[in-house]
Amino acid sequence: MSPRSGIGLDVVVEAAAAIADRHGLESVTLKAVAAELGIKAPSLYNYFPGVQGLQRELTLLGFRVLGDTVSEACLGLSGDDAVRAAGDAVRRLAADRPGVYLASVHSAEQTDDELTAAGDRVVTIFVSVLRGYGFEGDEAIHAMRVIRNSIHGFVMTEATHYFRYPADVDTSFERLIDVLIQGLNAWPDHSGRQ
Amino acid sequence: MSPRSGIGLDVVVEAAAAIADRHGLESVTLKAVAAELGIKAPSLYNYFPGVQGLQRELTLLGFRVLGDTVSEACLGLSGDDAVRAAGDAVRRLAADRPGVYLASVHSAEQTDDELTAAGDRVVTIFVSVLRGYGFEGDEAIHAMRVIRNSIHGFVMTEATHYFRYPADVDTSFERLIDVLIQGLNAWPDHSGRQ
DNA sequence: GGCTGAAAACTAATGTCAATAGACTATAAG
DNA sequence: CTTATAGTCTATTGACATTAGTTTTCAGCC
Repeated sequence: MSPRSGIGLDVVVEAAAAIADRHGLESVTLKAVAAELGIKAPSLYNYFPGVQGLQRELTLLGFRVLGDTVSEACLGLSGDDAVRAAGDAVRRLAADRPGVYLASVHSAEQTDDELTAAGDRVVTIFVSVLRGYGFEGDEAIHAMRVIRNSIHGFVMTEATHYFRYPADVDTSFERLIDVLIQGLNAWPDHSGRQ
Repeated sequence: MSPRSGIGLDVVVEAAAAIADRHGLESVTLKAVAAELGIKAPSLYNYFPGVQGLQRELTLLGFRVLGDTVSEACLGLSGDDAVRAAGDAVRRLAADRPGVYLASVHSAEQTDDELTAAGDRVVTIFVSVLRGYGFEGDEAIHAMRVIRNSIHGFVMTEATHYFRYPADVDTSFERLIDVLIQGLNAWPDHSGRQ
């Protein structure tokens, strides 16, 4: 197909993701990524248009991995079990691959079809996790936003700050999931429950 | 007091915060801040030791403003009313001053006494908001973490991503607060309730 | 009122990174 | 074997952070 068949976009992005996981997103420079691959920085412009393009690829990877992680963790589960599994999966992902997880947030302004589709897939997966609760119409979106962003906020803080208080973080997370499950089972707007 | 009485650290930090609010945290460069003040970049080293020092000052401002905002919003309130007021206050702050709000998160590695104290103050304020629920010991910390980070995750997403779905974001936030209040009133670990 | 010293500004120079332009090279396809 | 091209390189420019060294301004004191 290609003369001098190159490294491959996925290899480049994986190298960037590895740097992000090890040293933080701010350490993902073109120079560092190129060095990781044994080439020089300008060569990377063959794979994406500059550092913004790389960030976009990382965001796509983040969405992909997040979606895969949650959907696999929830296979064969429904209702409270599914929510619990999803929460644990997200938290574990953020611990194992903090760079990849944070990359799915970091970007913001840029919007193209592929990025939108990847984001929508994650939304769809989270909505599906909540299928067992029988939400209808917009309530499904509201519930998804509540669950996803609550978990996200906790996990984000854990990934960046690290909680500094003596109280056990695992227990705090359990409490969060318990509160969310309680909320789903007694959803504030009762029109959404069958 | 000072010969050639300068601009003042607070003025410099406010200028940086204004840029962060208008154009995003990534636009806060020494060059941009200096230009905003009508001086040249190296002059800023008289106020803090480089760009990391400026980020630290912004984080401190973020903690201060967040603490003030929440504590003022909750004056004279307790229980569910206080939680609702705190949530609205955080969300409004993130909408009005996104740069300042995000600055309170952005930093991570650096830890000094002043930074720790400012962070602890915010924690204390959030714990105090929940005083009415009668949590004891670590449960107060768990509850604080659940409430604060749930709200933070939602507000963060709103400040960066902007929710892209038709469902009304105000309603989603109401649902979040409703779920949290429900959870506080039926706290999962019953040992914490009187 | 004129020194003096320090704070606060400046200019100049260096280093890192992103980005562009243009040359070189290896290889797949004919 | 030829050729087109993807993939790499070197060289250069520009933005930013940083350091060094210089100049300016002003409060306090003689």
